[in-house]
Amino acid sequence: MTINEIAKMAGVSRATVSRYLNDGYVSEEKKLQIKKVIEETGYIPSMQAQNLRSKKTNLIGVIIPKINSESISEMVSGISSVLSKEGYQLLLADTENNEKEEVKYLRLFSENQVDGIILIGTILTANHKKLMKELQVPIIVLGQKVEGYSCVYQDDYHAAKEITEHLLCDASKVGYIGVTPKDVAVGKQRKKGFIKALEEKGLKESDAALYESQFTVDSGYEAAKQMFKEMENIDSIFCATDTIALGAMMYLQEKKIAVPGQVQVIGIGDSVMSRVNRPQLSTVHFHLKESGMEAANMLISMLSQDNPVEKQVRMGYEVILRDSLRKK
Amino acid sequence: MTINEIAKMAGVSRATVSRYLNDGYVSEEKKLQIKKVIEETGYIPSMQAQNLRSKKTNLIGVIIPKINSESISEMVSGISSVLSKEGYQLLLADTENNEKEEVKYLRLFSENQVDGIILIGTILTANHKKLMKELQVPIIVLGQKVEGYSCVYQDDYHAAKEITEHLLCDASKVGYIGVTPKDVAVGKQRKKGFIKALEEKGLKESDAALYESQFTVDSGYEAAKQMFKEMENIDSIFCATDTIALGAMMYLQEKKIAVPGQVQVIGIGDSVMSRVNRPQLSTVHFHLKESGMEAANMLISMLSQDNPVEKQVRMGYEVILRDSLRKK
DNA sequence: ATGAAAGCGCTAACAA
DNA sequence: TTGTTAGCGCTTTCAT
Repeated sequence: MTINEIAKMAGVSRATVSRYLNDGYVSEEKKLQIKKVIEETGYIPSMQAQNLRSKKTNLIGVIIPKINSESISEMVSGISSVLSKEGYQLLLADTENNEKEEVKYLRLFSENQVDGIILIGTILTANHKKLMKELQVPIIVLGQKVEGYSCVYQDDYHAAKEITEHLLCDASKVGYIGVTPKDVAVGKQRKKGFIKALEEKGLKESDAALYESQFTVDSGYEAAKQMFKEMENIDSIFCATDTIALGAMMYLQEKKIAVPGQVQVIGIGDSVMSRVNRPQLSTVHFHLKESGMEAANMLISMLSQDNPVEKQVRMGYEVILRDSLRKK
Repeated sequence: MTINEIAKMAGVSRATVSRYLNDGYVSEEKKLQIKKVIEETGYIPSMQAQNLRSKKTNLIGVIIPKINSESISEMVSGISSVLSKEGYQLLLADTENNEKEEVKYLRLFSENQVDGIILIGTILTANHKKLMKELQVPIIVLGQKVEGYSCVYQDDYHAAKEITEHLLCDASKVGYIGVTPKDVAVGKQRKKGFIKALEEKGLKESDAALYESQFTVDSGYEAAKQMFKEMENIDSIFCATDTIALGAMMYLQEKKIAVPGQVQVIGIGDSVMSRVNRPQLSTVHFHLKESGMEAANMLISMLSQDNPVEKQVRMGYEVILRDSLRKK
């Protein structure tokens, strides 16, 4: 079935059928004829031909570091819901934490096929930023604040600061398990918030025992082990993510160190696990699905503008105090 | 940049450039010229034009019920890794557990654009199957065994049976929390395996307290609550998924019912949570990422065959005995 | 309001 | 081995 056959069957030119499909600038009479034929034949226009002709694909490229992560899949879920409602489709690229793949897909997507890109960023190198400047396609960064680009991000700094304040209500020696500062949002900003809370209590960065971990339970476990091997009197631990916190708590449990009695722990992310675990983990809830929706909506609105203005959206958060804290 | 400009710059016809890009049936000399021009200009062929001309898109449609689920994102991760290695791209459709959306995407994908489809199924209605028969596009079902279609699925029956046998080593009154039998894999097969194990111990289905739940922690919690309200002496609970099991354990914890001392619990899925939780949950590990990879590989190999034979792949599993069981 | 015609960028059959 | 030619199915002027 092609537009030509439909045109012939309906007794009109293919231009008229095309108009019927698009602007709709067609007389009622012919509209009816065309409608009938299309319904009878079950005709569906070829996207390939439409794409070639109109230079639009209705495809949005979404680049993510890892799909099997609770927070990322939450964001993707939000993106997906908006996209499908607006008639766009989602082209997914999972880079498996490989920065080079990110650049590759950025290029691949933009050179061709997609109308816009959402990049869920972790580590954005100079390389990334340079490339992003060159792209002709609208792009939105999700999860990181990047100057010069439209983005939707979490208030990592204040979230970390605020939950740390609760931790410091009853702390004498504090441990910190974070991630690489190359990840500006999770590594740098959350640490900054943590330190700031420390300082407002009259403490210094050097008063805390600082450790770095990966984004896994096991790595959190190892970091805690290391911490307790090297330090004494730790009675409070800040973890940059729930996953790390759960790993740390596994270690504490194993060593029969009571939580929160002897050591209190906090995380960030409000994962399902943080609520299921006993004691329940105090954490910060981010609106990840909503962030994804926001990013998708922003992108779609950019698509219909000639000179879209750069926008930076910082999402709110909620501190969630649960049993892993001595004073709630 | 179009193939015409490249041809002109390299002093050859555009057909030669096309050959260079595809079969490579070009003299060394011209190859060099073309290569040079392409590198200088950074030319990338238009996928849209290629798609229209060749009726191939290198796109694989993946239809899933829900992206923010540990098991599903694990499978998608496997699919994605194979696809990107083989030069295909992944068009993702999240139906948000809406069966109508599933049919819509099945149609949308196949009518146009994609070279093949992977459907991660939960509930496959007659409607689905009828439509799938009509599609001209190769399709693989992942996670469910469906007669008449190529599929990759888990051995839900034996997995459930085997772990139940461990549960029955020291059980007097058994509870069962499953999901809707419309989900053949998780609802029906796992229940069948559970019942079979019961029968081999000389028990009947009616000897167990049967409950149904959704796929959430909260729903598992509620089912357990209901169970303990209505029944007495329950000392062992089979849960069709880890998530449900964790929910049930939350209830037990709340009621200060010792696990596994008073009540032992098992799940299926080997989620991260099952290992982090205390006591650690006994469960079954499925090779989900590998299943996704298998499905993607199957599909890709089908794409290059004229008359692909139907294949059904049943994946292996491992029973994982942990602390939630009295006898390991 | 409608149709004719041009052409998006590419591939493939055919001829040379 | 290479070039010529004819479209793939659609949208979009430009006339009418």
